[in-house]
Amino acid sequence: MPHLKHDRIPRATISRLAIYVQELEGMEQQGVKVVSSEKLANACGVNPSQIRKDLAYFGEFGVRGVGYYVFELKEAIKQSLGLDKTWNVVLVGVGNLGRALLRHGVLRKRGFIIVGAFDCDPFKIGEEIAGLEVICSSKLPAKTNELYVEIGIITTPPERAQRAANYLLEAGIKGIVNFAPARINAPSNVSVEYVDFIHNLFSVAFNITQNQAKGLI
Amino acid sequence: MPHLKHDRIPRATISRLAIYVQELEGMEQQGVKVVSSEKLANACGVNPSQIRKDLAYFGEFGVRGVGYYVFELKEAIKQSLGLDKTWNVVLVGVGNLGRALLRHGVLRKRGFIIVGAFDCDPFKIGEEIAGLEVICSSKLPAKTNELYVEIGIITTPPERAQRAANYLLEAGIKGIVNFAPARINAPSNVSVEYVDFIHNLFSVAFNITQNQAKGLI
DNA sequence: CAGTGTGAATATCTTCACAGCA
DNA sequence: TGCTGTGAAGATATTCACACTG
Repeated sequence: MPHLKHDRIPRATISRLAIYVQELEGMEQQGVKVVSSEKLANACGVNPSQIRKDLAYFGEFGVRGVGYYVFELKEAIKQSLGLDKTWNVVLVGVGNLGRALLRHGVLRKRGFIIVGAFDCDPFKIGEEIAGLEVICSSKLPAKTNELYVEIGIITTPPERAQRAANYLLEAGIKGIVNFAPARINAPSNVSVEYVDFIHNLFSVAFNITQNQAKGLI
Repeated sequence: MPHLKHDRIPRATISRLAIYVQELEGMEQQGVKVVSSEKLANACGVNPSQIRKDLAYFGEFGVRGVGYYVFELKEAIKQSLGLDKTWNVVLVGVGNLGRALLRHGVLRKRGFIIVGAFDCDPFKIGEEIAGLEVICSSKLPAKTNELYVEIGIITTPPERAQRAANYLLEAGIKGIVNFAPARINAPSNVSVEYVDFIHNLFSVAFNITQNQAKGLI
């Protein structure tokens, strides 16, 4: 566990760190060894001081007059984010989106290993997807205790999201990523993140409408 | 086009409006006719004045002493967001995620109709998914001119995201939702939104690590 | 001297508190 | 009376500007 210089880290910083890691990995692949906050900022579409400030929450990683060593910085950020380990994940709701996530190699590549897939539909139970057998949701708490699972992903329809969450909470899960378009209730020591890309389509639609109104197009 | 009382609307407001619409639709289905900012705030997990302030950017929709009429408010927000019409969308990159989006009914239900699917992989070209034939990406600009398309979705691997974006820009698209984990360059009059749920998993991982360090778990 | 690390200044967002209207 | 709409206050987040160091 890295010691934090400040104890409250802005939410926004966390999501930017994820972008920095992404770009740093790209640079690493291209053989870039050192990067300045300005270059990294350009790649990430943010302000250079933003990057320096974000990094300052976790320590001093740079070398004055030089910049940051790409590999070292990437590793340091990953450690700060808790990505220097792999996380076991279970998924509830094997619809189109759930299937895509199960098959999507990216999760595993990023250190999130899906070790269980659950659904309440009898037609789906027993089906095998990406090497995992779909199990009845009601068995989730029992099954999850066998594995060491800390994170749950919800990809059910909205009306079943809370029930899925309850199973996950019963299983003692510590964090939830909810793809269902519905708020869920969870105790405050369980971290809940919402993913809903419809919001992004809404934003784009709004921006287009605005641009048109301004006569930019 | 609704006239805006203030000309600059915070980004954060836009993404909350999407949540309000979601909850209002839920309430409508349950037969709720009127809602106060406090009740809606509880459902959305935000502060009541936040809601009143957000709505004030677009006009006065409430009735003092009563609240908001659910249907009217929902319609007013949708109009403000430019969702009082349907949007034609094309998708580039028919991998796991692209397929899930093509099959996912939610997009259509929300007014975003995918009218074209493109990929550069010869093995995928010609395949039919959800009633759409996969077409070679290089034909995108020509094909798109036939249809009336304003929004493009990118679901390619990161290294092909910029090329996909270039095709979309060439086709005169006005907004892009990019699911590939890579920044893309586009002129400033084209609205670009990034979707990357790995970020949300990172956040959850970080929060769990933090909570454990604090001894909350 | 180039580029970090950081306090101070600015900008943005959220919440409070209450006047004013149905 | 109850709840909206909103200016003012407070909290956060971003950017600037520069001292400082390898």
